[in-house]
Amino acid sequence: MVTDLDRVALTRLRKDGQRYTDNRRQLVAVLEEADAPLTIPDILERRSELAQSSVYRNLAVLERAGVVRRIVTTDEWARYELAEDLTGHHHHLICSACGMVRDFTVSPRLEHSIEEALSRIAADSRFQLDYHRLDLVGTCQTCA
Amino acid sequence: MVTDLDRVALTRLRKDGQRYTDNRRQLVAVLEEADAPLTIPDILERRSELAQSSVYRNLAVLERAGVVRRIVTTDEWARYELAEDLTGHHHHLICSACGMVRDFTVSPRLEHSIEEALSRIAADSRFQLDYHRLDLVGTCQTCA
DNA sequence: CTCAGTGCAAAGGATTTGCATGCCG
DNA sequence: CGGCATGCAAATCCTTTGCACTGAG
Repeated sequence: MVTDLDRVALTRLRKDGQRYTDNRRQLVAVLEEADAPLTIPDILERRSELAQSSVYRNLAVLERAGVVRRIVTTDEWARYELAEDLTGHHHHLICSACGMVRDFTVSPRLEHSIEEALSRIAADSRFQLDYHRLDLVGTCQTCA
Repeated sequence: MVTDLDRVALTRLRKDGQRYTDNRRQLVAVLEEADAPLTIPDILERRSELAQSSVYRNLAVLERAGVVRRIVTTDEWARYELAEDLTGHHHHLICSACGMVRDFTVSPRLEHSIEEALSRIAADSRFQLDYHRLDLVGTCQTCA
């Protein structure tokens, strides 16, 4: 598993003319361990040996290489997760009170309908579709 | 039209113990004129008589009163639009290159399926659902 | 008079960048 | 050796806040 992920990460970074350094490996590892997108403070907490500036810089590199994805929710922190093709397509449950994010999926049937509709809309608007995001925003049980 | 909107805004602000001042009226007006969510720089450009700090403060007041909605896309600026119950439920086409946002809607049929699925998911997760967002992220014609 | 609203300027806080050093290739 | 990666600290930039002033009720 980890080995596979590492190999993919290495390949994608190489193709982008980038190295797969220890710091970057740590970032991939910490994101894999997590079961939800992480903020930079989250990451620094879990890997205190990493320097903040390197985390920012390396996440940007990993994002450009298509290894991680940066997501914005409703609060002031960006969050990072592994790219969808490494983890599977999913959506986010976002608590607007505490910022908590949890993953969820919808039925393949509904997902297919959505994809189809969005493809049509993108085409009509001459828009090059990268991905869609379907998020559910509300209040989690703890904050309610 | 404008009168109706003003009346609704006034009512909602009153209920929140707030006044509907000239500055706030300007904000509602500028958001109504626009056909897409605006950033604060956008607003200041269109209404140069407004002070930046007042814009931030009043948008926060209008948001709390349920007159406007703050949205985050993928870039560093928050954007504001009129609350959905004033304009109708819609979604956003987001250009990740230039930040451009355009509104779109999907068929009521699909919208209904989505709502239903999300309600079930929220209930299962004991999550209090406020709203969902279905955005399409990609590259616009100009940036492609 | 009182107190919310306003505008200016300064402060906050997440993110970015400059620069000297370390290290992979 | 050469150049990218790193880490510290300083700078950036959107956003928030302090404060004195104004105006509505």
